[in-house]
Amino acid sequence: MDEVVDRARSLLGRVLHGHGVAVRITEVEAYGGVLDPASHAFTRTPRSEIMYGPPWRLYVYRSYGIHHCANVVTGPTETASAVLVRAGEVVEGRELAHERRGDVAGVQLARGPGNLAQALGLTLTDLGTDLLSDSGVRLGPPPDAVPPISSGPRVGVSKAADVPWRFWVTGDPTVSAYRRSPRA
DNA sequence: TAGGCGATGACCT
DNA sequence: GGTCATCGCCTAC
Repeated sequence: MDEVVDRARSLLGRVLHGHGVAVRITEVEAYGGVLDPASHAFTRTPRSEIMYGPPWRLYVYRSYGIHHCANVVTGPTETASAVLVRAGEVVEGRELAHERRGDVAGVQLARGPGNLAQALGLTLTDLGTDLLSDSGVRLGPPPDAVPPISSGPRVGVSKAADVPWRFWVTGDPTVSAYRRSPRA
């Protein structure tokens, strides 16, 4: 299970490219797959099947009928562990991101999982994309310097919200202080 | 096959 | 701080 956490932390500072917009990841949440009751993959269903596959694939799901959220499957195969990308800083394609997100402050372009997916133009059609190949959505190499990292409880989940599996770049303005789920 | 329910965000008070 | 939009997926008939 520690491996899940390590992979999540290692995503911070990396750049996620999506359809003309690139985002430096500043906030993530780890999900432990078959061992984690809060994970979509806790029960194996057609929707979560993608997470049981090889790592570095994209898992996108729709929430509340409106928002898309982007996850990176961190593998290994059959463990179904994944990392939810919660926030980032737009470092490329700023204009396009504004077009998609509307007239909002720069730091808010990709703040929150739904907003981040929208800024990158991610939809269900991107489900299963290989993030290491040179496709429309891909993940950049690890940063030269590892940023300072803080951790805390996960947001919005109704189960196992007390495990400190949310990680963010300390002091980064694109990370907001999210309130805990009222249902937790 | 029908009903219930979010790994959210925006807007209202 | 509280409410609500809105739809695909999961679970239970």
